[in-house]
Amino acid sequence: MVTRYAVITDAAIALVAEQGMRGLTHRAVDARAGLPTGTTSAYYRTRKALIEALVQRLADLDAADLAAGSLPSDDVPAYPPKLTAADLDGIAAATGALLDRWLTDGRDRALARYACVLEATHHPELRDILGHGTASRVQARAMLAAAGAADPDRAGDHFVACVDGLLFDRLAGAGALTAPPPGTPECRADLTTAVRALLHALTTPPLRNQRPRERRAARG
Amino acid sequence: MVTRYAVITDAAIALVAEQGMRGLTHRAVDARAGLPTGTTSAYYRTRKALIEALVQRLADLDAADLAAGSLPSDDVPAYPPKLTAADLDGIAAATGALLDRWLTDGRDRALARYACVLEATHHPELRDILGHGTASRVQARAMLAAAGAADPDRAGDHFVACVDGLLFDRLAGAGALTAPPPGTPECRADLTTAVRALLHALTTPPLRNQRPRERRAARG
DNA sequence: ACTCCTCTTCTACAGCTGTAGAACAGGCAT
DNA sequence: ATGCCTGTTCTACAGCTGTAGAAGAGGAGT
Repeated sequence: MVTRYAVITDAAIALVAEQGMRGLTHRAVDARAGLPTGTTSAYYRTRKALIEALVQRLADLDAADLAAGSLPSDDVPAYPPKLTAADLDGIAAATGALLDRWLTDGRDRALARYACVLEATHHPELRDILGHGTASRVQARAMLAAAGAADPDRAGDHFVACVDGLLFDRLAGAGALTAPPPGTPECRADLTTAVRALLHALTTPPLRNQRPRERRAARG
Repeated sequence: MVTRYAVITDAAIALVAEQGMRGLTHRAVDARAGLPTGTTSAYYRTRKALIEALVQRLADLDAADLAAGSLPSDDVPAYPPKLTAADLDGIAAATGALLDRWLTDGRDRALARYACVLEATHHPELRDILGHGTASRVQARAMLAAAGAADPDRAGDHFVACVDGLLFDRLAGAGALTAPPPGTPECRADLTTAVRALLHALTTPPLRNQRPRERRAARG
């Protein structure tokens, strides 16, 4: 049995994805979920409570996916101590496929998430609930450390920011028009290309402009 | 003299940055701009018209900045036919500094823009007005072509998506907490590092996994 | 049976929002 | 001055939103 909380918050996510935060009202959620008017208002008296529940639901869904390995923030496996270039290519392909799923099956959740992140700008308490990609961030840092990045923490943050940017661009930006349509092999290939470039860049510092000493260190 | 249209739309941008799209109401704009109640409603009868004016104003401001070279989408100069690695580093530094300005002086505009891009998901007509980063996209493609990228069009799109992602992460995401604070040299340096990695990645295809023939071609 | 408790549904209401139109003011041309 | 026109300010009002509380329904325990 699906709890009523889940029904309500899932409807809220769909609503936000379709109409933005402005469409999120108690009555609209009732209608969208097919529940009698007043239900959402009874469960979440204030609008703030409703939004927090929505954000919590997003976090819970991510956690569930992470556990199930189906549509997590990053379902790359635990890393061997040293990642080879071939490993990185594999990770890039997995990430590309993952992004493509966020663009198709996970589209509503992805859109709702971006709306909530933006909302968190003026409502800091949301940020705590969102935990904002903590899991994927930690994982990215670990991966880049295993791949021998010079500054894995910073590089990990750059990586997730750029990957988020790729996703956002396809979801809402101009990429939605110019890039190959989501759900196609071309889309996955294009995303994989981008992620692979990112990974190689973040693990291999540009040699040409390093002074000899640094260059030797980077190679070692 | 500043036209009333500008006063209204600028107030609207500030409002959206502070409170999100939900805060954008005719009366709130009046109050924010210090105009008598009803003014905004007289200038833009419907809310849709108001939003479109807001988006148009964003586009106009960008165009003005582009012309003045002060805070444009990308104020990198016209490129010489062949870009060297040192040129790329210069572009990275300029882009890092530019992003830092978007985080400080241009913060409201950047936040309002992201809100509008998200809004454009359900209101396609906004996308046309936004032109959504067309200028910077074109410029990125030209730059990557000059730098000898294999597929400059796709690489250009990846580049702007990632740079937008870096910006969004600092503005609204977790980067706002973990990264060095905007306006500092550290922030600029960190962003420059990320952009430099991006540029080198997108212009230099990863050699290790290419077959010898491609490798030779890429080098030439 | 009755009571109590939780969950659910319905209704009320004050305040806000979108939109329209009336009233007003100043300047220009006749 | 008179009339007209553009730009401004004020007011009206229907509909929606957030929030609260009353009314109802069913089940568990006595």
